[in-house]
Amino acid sequence: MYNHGEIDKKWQDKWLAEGVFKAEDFSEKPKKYLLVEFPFPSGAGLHVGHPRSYVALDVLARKLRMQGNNVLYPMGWDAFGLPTENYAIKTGRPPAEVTAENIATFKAQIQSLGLSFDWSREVNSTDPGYYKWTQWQFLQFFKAGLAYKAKSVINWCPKDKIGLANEEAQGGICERCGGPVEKREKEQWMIGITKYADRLITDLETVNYLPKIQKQQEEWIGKSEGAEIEFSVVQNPQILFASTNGGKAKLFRESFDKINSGIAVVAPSDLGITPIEVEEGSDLMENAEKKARAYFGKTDLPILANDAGVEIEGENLDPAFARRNALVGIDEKTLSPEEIAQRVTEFYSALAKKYGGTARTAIHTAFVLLFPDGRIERVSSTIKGVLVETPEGELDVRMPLNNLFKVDGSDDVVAVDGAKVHAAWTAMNNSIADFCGKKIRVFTTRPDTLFGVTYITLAPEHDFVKEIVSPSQRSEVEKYVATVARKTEIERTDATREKTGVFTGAFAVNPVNAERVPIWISDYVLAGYGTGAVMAVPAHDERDFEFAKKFGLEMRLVVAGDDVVPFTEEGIAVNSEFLNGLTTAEAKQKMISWLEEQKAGARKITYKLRDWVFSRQRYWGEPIPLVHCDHCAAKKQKVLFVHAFGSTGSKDAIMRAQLEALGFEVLMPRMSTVNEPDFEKWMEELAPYFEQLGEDDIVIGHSLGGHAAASALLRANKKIKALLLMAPSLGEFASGYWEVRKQENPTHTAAIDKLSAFIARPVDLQKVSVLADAKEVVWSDDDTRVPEPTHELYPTGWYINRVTGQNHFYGTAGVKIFVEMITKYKNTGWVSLPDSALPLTLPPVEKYEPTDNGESPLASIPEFVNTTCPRCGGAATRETDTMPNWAGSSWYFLRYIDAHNDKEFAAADKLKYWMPVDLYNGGMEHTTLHLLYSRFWNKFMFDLGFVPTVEPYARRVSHGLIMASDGNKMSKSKGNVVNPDEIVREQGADTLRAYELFIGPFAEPAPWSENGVAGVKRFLDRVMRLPEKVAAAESEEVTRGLHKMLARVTEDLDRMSFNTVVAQYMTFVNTVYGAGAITKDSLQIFLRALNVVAPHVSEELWAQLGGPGLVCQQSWPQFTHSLTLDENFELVVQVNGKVRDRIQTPSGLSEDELKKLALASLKVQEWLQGKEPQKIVVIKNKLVSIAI
RNA sequence: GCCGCGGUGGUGGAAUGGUAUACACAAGGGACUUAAAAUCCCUCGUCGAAAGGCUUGCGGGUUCGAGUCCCGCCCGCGGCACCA
Repeated sequence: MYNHGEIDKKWQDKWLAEGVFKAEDFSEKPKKYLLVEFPFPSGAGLHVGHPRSYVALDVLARKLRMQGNNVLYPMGWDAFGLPTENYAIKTGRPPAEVTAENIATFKAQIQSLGLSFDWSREVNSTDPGYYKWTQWQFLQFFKAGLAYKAKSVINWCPKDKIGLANEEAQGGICERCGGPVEKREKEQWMIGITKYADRLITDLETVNYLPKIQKQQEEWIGKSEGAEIEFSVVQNPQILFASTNGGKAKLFRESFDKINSGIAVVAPSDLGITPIEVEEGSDLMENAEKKARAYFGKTDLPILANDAGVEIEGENLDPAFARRNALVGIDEKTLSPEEIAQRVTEFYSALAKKYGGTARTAIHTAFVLLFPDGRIERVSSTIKGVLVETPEGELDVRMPLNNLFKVDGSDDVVAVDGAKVHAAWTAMNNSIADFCGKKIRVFTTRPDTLFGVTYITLAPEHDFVKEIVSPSQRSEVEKYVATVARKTEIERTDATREKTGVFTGAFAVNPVNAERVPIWISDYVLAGYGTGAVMAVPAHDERDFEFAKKFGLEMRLVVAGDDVVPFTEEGIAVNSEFLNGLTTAEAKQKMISWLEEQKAGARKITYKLRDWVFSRQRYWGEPIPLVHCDHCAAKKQKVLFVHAFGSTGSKDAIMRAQLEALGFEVLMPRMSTVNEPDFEKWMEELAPYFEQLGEDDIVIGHSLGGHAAASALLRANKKIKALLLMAPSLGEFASGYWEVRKQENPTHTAAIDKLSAFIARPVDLQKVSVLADAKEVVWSDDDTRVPEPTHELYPTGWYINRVTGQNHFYGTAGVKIFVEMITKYKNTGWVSLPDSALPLTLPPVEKYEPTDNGESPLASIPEFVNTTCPRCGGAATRETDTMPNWAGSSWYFLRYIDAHNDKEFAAADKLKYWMPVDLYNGGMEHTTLHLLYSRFWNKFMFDLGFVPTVEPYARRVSHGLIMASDGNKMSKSKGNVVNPDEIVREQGADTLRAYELFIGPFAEPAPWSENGVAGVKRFLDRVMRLPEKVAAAESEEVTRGLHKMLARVTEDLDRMSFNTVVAQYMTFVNTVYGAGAITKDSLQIFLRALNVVAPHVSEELWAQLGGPGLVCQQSWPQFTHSLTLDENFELVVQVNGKVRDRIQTPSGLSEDELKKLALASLKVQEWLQGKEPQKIVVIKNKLVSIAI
């Protein structure tokens, strides 16, 4: 038994003193960056599970060094977190103090293992010098608009009055008191990781991750392709047609050639109603005029209106109105009022004809045309209505509505008296405008089953629930919503539970067949996924099936398959009109195209990944370096709108009204050079407006105005909050219209350079939003074409948003999107601390417990909370939430590269030298969160130009857990934890190292075994006695054994098969003992190979044998291929696949010679019994296989 | 339920489609010793006295040859889970 205690210490001190494991920045040698997850230094100290990964990568690090690489293998501490905080709550000791102690313990323990870490780069996430940069990086997210505050659910223990982390609320039970945990909404900081969802998936192709890790990442992000489909909402007609006389009437329902969202065909005559006569001055006409007048003076163009909506310059402010016009074939721009009236009449007449009806004179529609000079034309004079005879009765066909009317479960509506119907009719007409904007969007991965939809379900949390619920259903719906809110997480996500839900009283119109289907709410719909609404196809979805069964809802088979119901697989479409006969894949495509043509839906990709909840109401974390300033929040921001040549007329008025309502001050200068563009003059006229702008203000430029705005901004050299370019025609036009015109600089590249120059740093614009026309080519600043941009963040910080179906002179949809985008830049009152104020350090507190209302303990320190606004100098309050543990660990690998830099988180040239991490090993438990967060973090820093690689880790592998000898997980509570200290003390560091490698395949879990440790120890003792066997000569067996061992060890290390590496060493040592002698040279070669696993033992023997320097600084031993083979080998001869003979044969014989040898074998002759072999297969140096 | 991984001696495990059970543990026997520890040697999948047969969860298939590849099951582990 060797004296391991003395030897271990001696060599560890020596390595440290000589700095042999220091990584050298910018060395000429090839760099290799190996990384293990930095541990949380718990009070319990190191546990045998920790070193498994450290030792394994240490072996690789040592080998790579011996192979001439410049290796960075660092270690640090992920020291923020709950266990320390809970300990502090219990004992009242400051977490910083406890952390320092724990780190000291951990470090001593880790250092006792002889790991070749470069301790000069040690980092500690709780060190203000470290978290200064965590905070600084958080501010980059904030400044890019990627960090935002939003309501989010937290686990709340009502008894302890404290918010719990997910791991403290497992199974819906509070870890502290054992009571049930509730969900509670709280404003939390969120980080927009979902914006990177797609890149986080696609970039996986560029890295080498263990397949299961890659798979888990992909599934966590959860991309699904399908369609988003719009269903118009209609209320139950019962509300409109309240019964008074009890009589019944039929409603005729038909989907006229599948017109988009349907036509309402009601039968007032059947209801006992006289068709409504609309005279000038009547309600309908009054409404139309009122609507038109609302826009008077705000546009230079004629305004067309009816009581349902307004249209200016061919842009429909009301999609229903537009649809009607499309239906009737009206183009207001080209038709005169008389012609319009004519068209409408013709349309109704055609309808009448189609359904065998007769036209009847009645005024059904009112239009007005209001001209800029105040002249008004009323277009409603006489339009013929239609009376239709049908098998179901006589019908009066009215103007197409957005609605279909049908009473639950039947085609009946209830008759009412004339006056009430009139009122209802008016109300209904009025409501069209209200309803037309109300569309329920659903996400589906099976658009091919759209014909099978029999109801719609919303998540109870859906925004629309309150708006669409019918009065009669209100109380029931509210009751249900409340019940759901009270449910715990487990209750809600238990899929085996019986489905629950209630009907809202509202209906939705299926765009594909104009059918009205009921809208329900149910908690089986997840609010956070897709749109929070589902189109239910009970015949082809398990969940919808259960729900429909329970509530007696219709099921409709639209995919032919097995006889099982529900049939959820793919098949052939049936009962689906234009999809019939298509396979599921084909039907999906066809349906999506159809939806896109009809503008009723679109191809859509949805992700499971949610934004990252970044707030913790805790003490022991990085303080979030933001203050809230009421004064800054209240400050009016200016929005400067720079027009193109022509004014955008009516849109201005709408945009202005909406922005002003949101509290912005709007500037819309009219240029004198509108019709004869003169760039310099334009700049001159714009200058005073830009002069007024401050850093909170926003500039919008439309078309050429975008380029003018950008140029004016550059000239004014102003810092503003955001520049939004609306349809700037980036592709053809980016160098500015002016340059193109002068033919000076027509190429895209130069154009883009120009554009990016102003977008980028001089005006400090993180945010340039581009709203592009549908067919416009959009280029990003690296001169690559941006594929199908839509709400994406691109490298310079541009948000590009493509508006489909809009022309260059943006329509109302464009206004809507722009108002949304501008709203994003509205001051929230959250102001970031200047870099000079970082780090914002944790103040000392007395109590570490969260406050009664769930705020962090920081909230109870007035000196911390109350501060001044760094922006306006007024009174402000600090954010008291702290960051999650994942923050510091999202970038620690960057800090190792330049651990002591106090100017930046790491110097660019050093990052460029060391990144990416060549090999990153960690536990499977970190595959989803940590790995995803840090990849995202790195990507964002890459986008800002701070790190050199898109992906932080070139390769990721993981190790299995070390289990206790009883087969359970090691845990304090089970009392089965093995402490590495004890092993190191009693059997030496090398024993622990070698055993952890030998225990089993690195990636698999393995049970700890005391006996196994003893076996490894025995092996090392045998190694220590090898010098006794040193002789002048050795047998050939030993020499060949040495080379075989080297070949296999080298190969096994490359594939991280550490357990077999140790076995190879053992085999070799057994060979030496068997032979009884080894030369000094061979032993020294062996020690060089062994060093990576057993560094202490090998250094000691190396010194004993008088080798030069340190073994760990020798080169990795080479082997001679010819010596890895034995001189003779046992030729295996198989007959019909069974081994029949083994013949000692010299290595290297030819195939023919082997064949002859095999056939000559007596045993083989016996088995052949004179038969002629059918086939003979020869494998050199292995076997001969004979088939008869 | 879905996805991934695995199932080989008493145990941990080894095996680019080519001699299944390397290496180690445990067990048994022996040597050394007054004895113990340590060390060293031998045996060690299974049936069989042997020759030889059988054996990698089960059943098929491909192949001269299958632990390994393919199909269908069974079992275990890990992850996700009402994601439409």
